Amino acid sequence: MALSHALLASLLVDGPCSGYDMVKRFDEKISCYWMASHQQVYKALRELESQGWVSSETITQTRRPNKNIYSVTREGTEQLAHWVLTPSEPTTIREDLMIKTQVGFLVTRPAIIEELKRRHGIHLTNLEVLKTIEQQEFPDLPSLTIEAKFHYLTLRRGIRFESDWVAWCEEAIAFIEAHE
Amino acid sequence: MALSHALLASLLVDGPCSGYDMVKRFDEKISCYWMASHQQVYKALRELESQGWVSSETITQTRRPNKNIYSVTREGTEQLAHWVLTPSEPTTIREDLMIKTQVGFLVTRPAIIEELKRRHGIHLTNLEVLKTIEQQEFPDLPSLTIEAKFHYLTLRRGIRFESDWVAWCEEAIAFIEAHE
DNA sequence: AATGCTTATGCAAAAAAATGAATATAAAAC
DNA sequence: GTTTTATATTCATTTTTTTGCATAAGCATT
Repeated sequence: MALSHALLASLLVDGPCSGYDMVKRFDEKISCYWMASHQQVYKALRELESQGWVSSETITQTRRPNKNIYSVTREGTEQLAHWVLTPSEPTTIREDLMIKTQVGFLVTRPAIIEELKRRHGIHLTNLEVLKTIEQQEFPDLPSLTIEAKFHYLTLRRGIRFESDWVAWCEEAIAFIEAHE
Repeated sequence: MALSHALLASLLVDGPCSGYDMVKRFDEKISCYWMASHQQVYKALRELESQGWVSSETITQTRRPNKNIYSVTREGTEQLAHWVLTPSEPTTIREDLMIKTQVGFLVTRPAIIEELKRRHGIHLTNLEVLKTIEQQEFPDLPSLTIEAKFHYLTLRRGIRFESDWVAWCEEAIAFIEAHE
């Protein structure tokens, strides 16, 4: 179950937090390579605690609902390190847009081009956000700690991923428009 | 449910086939952007038939078990075309290796580099297969039918995807090796 | 002759993910 | 002054995916 490992990793790298905060970290999805709903996150954190991989402390608040702050335990860190050492296969690809592209000839060309342009816009926006982070948070690479360097690499993956989508969308739109 | 649409698309583009053949198409995963087990495929095909989106013909065989050949119906084609027109969001990213990269500092550098090299090899192999297909099946782009052009675009997506992984792995390995 | 691979399909259970609904308070916006 | 947004968590249901098991016969290998 990689969700629990994603939670452990976040608690370790970004520090202890509540379920609510964790959901926000996931939603911001900046350099986050796992998606999860708040129901999943809360459930997984409770399970991790019952396993002893995280511990929680209840913060009593008067103005806000009480919250549970979760931290990784020593055992949780060990388990995470152990999991890092196990090989992982590439994620199975499940991409709606590719199925739609395969049968794009079923609809009008303007319709498919509109959808490609929409996707182009989404990825372009994502890319700009990531590039801004790269410039602001990683101006001097050699001076980074090893932790920050690994974080940088995941950001680079995101930048490449979004750039690649942007480039493909442009290629696809031009190719379809050039037909006939 | 995009699996059913992936099945419809395959039956339409690559022609009618049995569940067994469909599983093979999925396993070969060349220009296939959806993963599914045989249990899923057989079940989804039965459901599609009860919906009337595909029809099946039982082929009685003496030397082999009987098989059901599925074909897309007119209604199935219409439904598929309709689905193509609905916008789709980018697939949620769930990538083990990125979580592992985030906490790569927990293990030795040789260990993480070994894993990155392993992944590099996987994507390089995939890339070579796809590039071979590109050269063999798409030597003269302008002469392609519109159906083949859309197929080509999905192949291009695959080539970009694998190239991008290869490039990131190389960047990551060099970056980690250069540390300190 | 025994072993494993390919063809061909199915059931059942468990795990994971998505969806819908609910509670409760306070601050901010309209 | 009412609506919306933000904080903070939980339960329940459905869908989707994964994993394990089962059948059955021919073909090729050892």
